[in-house]
Amino acid sequence: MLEGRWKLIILFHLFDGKVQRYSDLEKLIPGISQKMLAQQLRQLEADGLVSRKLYPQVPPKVEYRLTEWGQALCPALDAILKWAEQREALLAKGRFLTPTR
Amino acid sequence: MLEGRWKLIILFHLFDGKVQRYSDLEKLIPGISQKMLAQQLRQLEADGLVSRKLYPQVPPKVEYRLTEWGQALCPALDAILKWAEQREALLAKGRFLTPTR
DNA sequence: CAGGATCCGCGTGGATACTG
DNA sequence: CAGTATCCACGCGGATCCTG
Repeated sequence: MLEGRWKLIILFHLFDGKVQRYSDLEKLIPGISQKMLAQQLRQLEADGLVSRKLYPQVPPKVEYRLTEWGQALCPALDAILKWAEQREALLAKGRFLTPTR
Repeated sequence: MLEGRWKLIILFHLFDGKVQRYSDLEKLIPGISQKMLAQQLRQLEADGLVSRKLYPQVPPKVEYRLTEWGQALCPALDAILKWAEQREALLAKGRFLTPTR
């Protein structure tokens, strides 16, 4: 469910609940195409991680939120963030080889 | 770095440090091919998450361990595990739609 | 605005055979 | 045992065009 090039990135952005609109996500995630954004959102929705709310107006407005279960991922994403930050510290200490990739 | 079909699965298995050998991983991860196992391990190694130790003997023996930074991922993986467990609870309460996928 | 539809290249990953 | 080497299919993801 978390696989895919953009899933985690999208989830990270949806986290605080402040970013919800399709167009916002598009701006916040450089390099993603409309197709991919829509597709990954559909999959997240199908997996019960994200809910979609359509406002029937012109022009249309759609909001995406984390479901109850999606929000339960919060601690996990937080831990990943912390892990990423630790990398800097370890690099500073020269604790591991700089990857060539 | 965590992308790829097998990365997280491999990391989960390496976690307690009890499973280390190539052949063990092969048995523990049904469906993975030799190519993929080797490739993903190489990438994890290149990214500094896993260390490889070759014992120069016949037949050869290779052990994989998490590096210091790889071990720092532990809380994150734990949180993901907890998250997965919560799914059962939510399903039992009928709290979200069963995904069709 | 929020996408659907279509076309396409390229890389991922599977299967098989082989090796130090 | 712990991998390489090779071939190949498929589907991911990008680009572009179109629409309610």
